[in-house]
Formats: sequence, structure tokens, C-alpha cells
Amino acid sequence: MEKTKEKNPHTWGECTKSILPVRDALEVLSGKWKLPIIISLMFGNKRFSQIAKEVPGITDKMLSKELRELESNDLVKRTVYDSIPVVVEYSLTEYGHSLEIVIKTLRDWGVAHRKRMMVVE
Amino acid sequence: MEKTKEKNPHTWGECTKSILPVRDALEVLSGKWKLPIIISLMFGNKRFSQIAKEVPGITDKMLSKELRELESNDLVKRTVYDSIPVVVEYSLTEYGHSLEIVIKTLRDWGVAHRKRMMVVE
DNA sequence: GTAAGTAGTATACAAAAGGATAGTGAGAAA
DNA sequence: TTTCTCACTATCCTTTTGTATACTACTTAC
Repeated sequence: MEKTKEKNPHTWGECTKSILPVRDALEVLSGKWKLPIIISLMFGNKRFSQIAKEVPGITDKMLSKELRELESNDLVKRTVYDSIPVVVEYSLTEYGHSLEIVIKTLRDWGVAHRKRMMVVE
Repeated sequence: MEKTKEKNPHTWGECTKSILPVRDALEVLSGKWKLPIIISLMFGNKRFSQIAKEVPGITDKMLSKELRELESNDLVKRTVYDSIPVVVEYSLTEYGHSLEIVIKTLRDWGVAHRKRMMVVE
């Protein structure tokens, strides 16, 4: 164990120092659906079925599950209006909005990646 | 189907236009290990067992599998030196380095997230 | 009276991701 | 001579993720 440190005294600490926060972020954002849902809410508050329409391919079960997780991480807020019929509105919290820059960076990379794939394949 | 467009003519197109590239990016970077492995290689070329030591918790099986996927996506390069014993070196391709900004953004958010969690909990 | 929209839940299942453990075959070090 | 390192592979297992389908209870529109 000491051997690693001796061989790469600089790298080892720097490396885990970078890995751990990225891992924290991944834990909250992991999976196929959380970021797409957040993106959909970045364009305005939405009701359950509206999100379901805007996130291509998601099922009710997944949407319900992911919204619950996002809510418990304080990224999304759920508001119930007791009108008739009852309406439930989802919105991004301020904290949720702090992901905007992450999403923008990821989207830019994704655009470049798609371009590249089309050239190669 | 037309109804959705009528209700949110602006949102619908903008929204999927953002979701699709993010989804492309997620497909290549998905899972618990790919970004940590890339981070470890951002700090220099490494051999298999060195990466295994620097990415906390990864098993040989996962490392092997993820490296193969990263290689097939042209993010990582595998070089075999036929010395004795044989040495295999992994490095980031130029394309792999294009993820640096994505990782930096994600890491910054992760640092803030960890701080926030410690205050709340 | 039947369908559609409201926001989901229940159940069953399949597929993918990840973990634990062991083994390979070579050289090199004790 | 037994162990160690190197770069993996193989097998089995559990957990997570995702899909499909059906269902609730209420209201409005046709």
C-alpha cells in the first residue's frame, strides 16, 4: 500500500481528491432518466403527464420513482393544488437550477460526440 | 400528440433538442466506473494494476470490462509493450482529453454538493 | 354511457450492472 | 520452492434498473 504512494506520490492524492466528488455527483444523478427529467423542468414547471410526454421513452413507474428520488435530494419540488381534479406540479428548486451548467457542459460534449460518431460510422 | 405541441410549442422542441445529446453523452459515460477511470488516466498513463489501486473499490472484472468499452469508444488507448513480463499501458486519447471540462464541471458541482450535504445532515 | 385526462400504484418479469471469489501462465524475488 | 506480481478471465450470485400491463378513483367531454 505504501508502495503506491512511493511510486506516485503526487498522483495518488490528487487523483482520489478528484474522484470522490465526481462520485458524489454521480450518486445523485445516476441512471438513464434523472438528467432528462431535470432538463425538461429547466424549461418550466410541469405536471406529471407533461414530463412523461417530454422525456422520450420513460414509463410512469420510472418517472414516479425518479421524481421521488430527485425530491428527496432537494433538486425537485412537488406542489399539490387541491383543485378538481387534483393537479400536481413539479418544479426545480434553486439547488436543482445549480445543475444548469453541468447539463450545458454535458450537452455540448454530447453534440460534439454525436457529430463525431456520424463521421466515423 | 399534436396537442402537446399546441400547448407547449416552444418547450417541446427545445426540450428534446437538449435531452438527446445529453443522452448520447450518458450512454458513453454511464455507470459507476467510467468517469473515475478517466480521471485516473488524466493524471498520467497507467498500467492495469495501477488504475485498480487508484480507483477505490473497483474489481478487476469491472476494470477490465470498462476499459474495453472506453477503448471501443476511442476514449482510451491500450498499448502493449512486449517486454518480459508483458506490460500494458492505458492512456487517454485526444478525444478522451476532451472530457476534461465535463469532469471539471461535475467535480465542482460534486464538491459543492458534499459541502451542502454535510451542513444539512 | 363511454372515452379520455388527472396522478399515480401494483404486480410480474427481463435485462443489465455490479460484487465475490477463484484461477491462469508466465517470470521474478524470498 | 513457495510466493509474488502482472494482466487479466471465468463463474456464480445479488442488486439495480427497466418494461409491460393492468388498475385505482375522480371529472369532464362527446
